Amino acid sequence: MTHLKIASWNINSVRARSHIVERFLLEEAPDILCLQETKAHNDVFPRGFFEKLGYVHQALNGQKMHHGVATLSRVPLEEDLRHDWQDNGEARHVGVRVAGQFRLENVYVPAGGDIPDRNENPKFGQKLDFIDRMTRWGEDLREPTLIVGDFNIAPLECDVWNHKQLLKVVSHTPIEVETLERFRQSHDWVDLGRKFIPAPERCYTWWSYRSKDWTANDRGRRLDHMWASPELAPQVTRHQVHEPCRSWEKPSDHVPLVVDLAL
DNA sequence: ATGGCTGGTAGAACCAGA
Repeated sequence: MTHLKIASWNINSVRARSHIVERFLLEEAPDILCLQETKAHNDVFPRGFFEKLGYVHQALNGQKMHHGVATLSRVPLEEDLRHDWQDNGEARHVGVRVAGQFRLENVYVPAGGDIPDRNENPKFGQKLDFIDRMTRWGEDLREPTLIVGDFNIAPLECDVWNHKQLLKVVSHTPIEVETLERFRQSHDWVDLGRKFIPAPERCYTWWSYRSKDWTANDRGRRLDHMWASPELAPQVTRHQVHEPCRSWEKPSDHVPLVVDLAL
């Protein structure tokens, strides 16, 4: 029996966050770290920084300025793939196979802009189309898979600090929730967050930078997720949201998620 | 009080995040 610990974190610039990434890797020691919003082209990605910490296997999909994902691992990775589910060249996905046993898909779903209307705001349409393409991919998926990342959607009423107030706010609109639910059904994905922290228990992974004290009103949303194929889900033995990271020095606005997998 | 902040890049009275 092998155990693997896998973490996912929207880091909001990998280069601006090395102090807290190092602290997290030393304290939590995941075998694999999936980062989103690295904001670094592959040419300037801090490969050596992660190699020194033991994460010598690296699958990168970065671009200049925005977006970007990276999967850093102590165990060998095979067959890295990069899907462009938005069909516009943005770097938002990298997928690998781990230990010859399962696929690990690292995804950064587009935020979708401010206005929840695809006619007034093309970015909102691109977000929905991204998830539709991901859904078609999921329908054909035959391997045990863990898909992790920033989905930029808080699906349940208890995934936001105020359901009624956020119904018209991008990330919690009914059309986004329905679109994400169709994706979930395409492969019978198991939402590990809610398997381990059942609704309606409070569970957030993101708090805005604009509040002086993120803990004061606790206006969070659960935007980051780890979903498992139905055959893989029973092998997940633990799931954690590392909320204290939101108070670390110069934090990301998202906190890391961690699962333990018994293989 | 859902933008009050933050990072990247340029050298902005910028863009994007969500």
